[in-house]
Amino acid sequence: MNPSFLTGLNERQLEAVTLPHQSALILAGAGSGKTRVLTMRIAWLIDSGQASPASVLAVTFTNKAAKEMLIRISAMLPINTRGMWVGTFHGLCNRMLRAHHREAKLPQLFQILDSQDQLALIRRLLKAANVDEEKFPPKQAAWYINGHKEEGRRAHEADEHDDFNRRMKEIYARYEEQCQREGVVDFAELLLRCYELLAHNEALREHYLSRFKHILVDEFQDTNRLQYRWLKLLAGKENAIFAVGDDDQSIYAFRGASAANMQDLQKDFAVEKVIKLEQNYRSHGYILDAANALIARNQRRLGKNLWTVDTKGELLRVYEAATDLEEAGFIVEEVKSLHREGVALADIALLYRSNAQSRVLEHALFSAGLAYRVYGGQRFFERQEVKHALAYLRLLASDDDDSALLRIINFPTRGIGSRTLEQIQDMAAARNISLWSAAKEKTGMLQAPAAVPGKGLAGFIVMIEALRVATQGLKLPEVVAHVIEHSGLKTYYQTEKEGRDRLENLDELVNAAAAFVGDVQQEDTGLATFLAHAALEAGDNQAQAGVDALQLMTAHSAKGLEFHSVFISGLEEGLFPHENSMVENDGLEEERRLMYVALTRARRRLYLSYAQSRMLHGQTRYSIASSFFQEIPELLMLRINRSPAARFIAPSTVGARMQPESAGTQSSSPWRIGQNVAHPKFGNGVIVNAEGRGADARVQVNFGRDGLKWLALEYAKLTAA
DNA sequence: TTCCAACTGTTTTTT
DNA sequence: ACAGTTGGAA
Repeated sequence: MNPSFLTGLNERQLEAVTLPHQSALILAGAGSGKTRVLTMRIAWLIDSGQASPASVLAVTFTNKAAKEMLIRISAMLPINTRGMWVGTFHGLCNRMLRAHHREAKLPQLFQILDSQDQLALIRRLLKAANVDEEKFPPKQAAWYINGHKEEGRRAHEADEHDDFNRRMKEIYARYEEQCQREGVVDFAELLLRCYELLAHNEALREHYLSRFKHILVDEFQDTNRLQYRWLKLLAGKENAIFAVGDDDQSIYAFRGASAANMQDLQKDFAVEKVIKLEQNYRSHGYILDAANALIARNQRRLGKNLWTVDTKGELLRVYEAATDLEEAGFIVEEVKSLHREGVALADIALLYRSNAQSRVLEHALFSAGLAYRVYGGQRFFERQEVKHALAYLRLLASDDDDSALLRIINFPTRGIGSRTLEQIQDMAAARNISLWSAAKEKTGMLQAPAAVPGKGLAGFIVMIEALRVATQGLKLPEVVAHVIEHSGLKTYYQTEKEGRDRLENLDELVNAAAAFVGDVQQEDTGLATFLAHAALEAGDNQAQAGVDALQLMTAHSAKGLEFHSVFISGLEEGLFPHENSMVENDGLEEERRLMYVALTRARRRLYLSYAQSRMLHGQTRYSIASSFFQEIPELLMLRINRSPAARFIAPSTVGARMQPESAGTQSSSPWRIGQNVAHPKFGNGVIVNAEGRGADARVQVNFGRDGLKWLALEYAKLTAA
């Protein structure tokens, strides 16, 4: 009696979807229908009467994935998805903490700090405590704090085996204290606080244990240790975890993701059978062959091989360019020809390892008049003008929010200088009160000097209180509009010459509030909920959707997407795989997984390109081809290089221009910058720098995986390669 | 308060 | 190369 929506599943998929009530691990390869299986599992559980919508909890990493899941479920089942808990880890934890804020020892309207806010708060604490920011950089403190929280460790549980750690621990403790005083939580805190809430409150745990019989997790390989512990707590002994993931696509170890959770899940939940989804519905055969061969080099794998019933398709096209400029030129020409053949621009992706690489590509595309869209960069709710407006709203929602107050107390400027600020900060610190209270007290003591009305500390306080009164009883979008208008933000950006875009964004914020209120999924449309929404869902960062434009993004952001044609550019040793990854544990394996993700984005055509020289950080760098080229069978690749003559001339010209001072070295010896060389011990490399002459002449060679080496020409047994 | 010069740190990113 | 930040002078 399989419902009609199950037709069209392959055997493995069907097995996964209709598994009996038990914990399971679905190893779902790229393009194997992972999201389909996950959503159908939910639909099947409900449709077959095994589960009520309220007993389902589904977790994803991004809001986009959560929305997608809800849409697909609604399409299959005529049910109200409101009772279902589908969301991101952070979103679900937020929901739980709001519902039980008292038990979690949080104010009802607790605010959420994004990473910017968190860093600002840490900076503030370091300054107040007179900590040397050189020795204890705020970024490192943030990393330390978040790392500890993700390990489930509070400040009092932190190590103090050396001076550095003792100091960090102290900062962590102060930070915890300050957050609690202000009633704010950072992203990691959402998870940890929720975890502790469930761990320490048995009645509550029992409540949720008896409710969520079915826990489903998307992208399980991306979970961190704390998220796994949270899941474990929610599952208890009776409930089933249905985890879908792909260890080969684990590319977020650097932010705490632990693919080891896949092994732990099998152990902790006695998972008997791991179901592998290996049939790929996306790519042609050669593309999969290349991806399979590459990823097979990794040692730590659960093991998986993608296959397709589709044709072998086209070989991978490999292009070696002399310079990054030339590489970009090649890509532009190929894109044009693909477009002429009828491939939509939006169905073509240009992938690269790091964001800095997009510039030269953008330049070439712009000159060629090709429409393109760059992913990444600043998101809507992270823009300064939007954050300013949100800070006003935050202060209206809660007096205690020092972070919000500091952001806007003198913006737009109203004559509150650093001295005044220091005074109220000292007063607040000494008496452990909020800056708002301190400010009020100070102006009270000074009898509100008859200065320019609306200026100074008193002016600020009067204004905030006026805003509070005026927005009483208004609807959310009206509140937002009123605050933008009467805080002085609007006037400020109207007079700024670069303020037009910012004004538009402020208008957009009012629209966002209206959309939020109009969203049927949203039960509570109060100010605090909107602020949480803004923090948890930073918003899209790209405008003009729907236009047919080429897609530019990093390999990381391409995960989960697919395109007719994909260009992977900058495939140079040191860039991709990135040199920094070599010092990390299993760094190369993670780079290889990233390359695997990039390869498997392509449905039909795949281009791999690299440049012998490239501008990076303001200097020309010379590199050899990525070692990944040696890991893909040569038979799968079609080399489409331009004429050898051009290849010979280009690098030496560039080298001579960039390094005029070493011209002597160059003319008197057979070596030149950009030259490919071979060394008996280090293998192939490229000369990237030179100094000295005669017997003192030394050259710096980039050996790729072995790094940069200075070699004395007199002794080193270098040969031209 | 505002402006400009000097200085810094540049892998990947979601919440 | 370049963007973002900081410090000092006006």
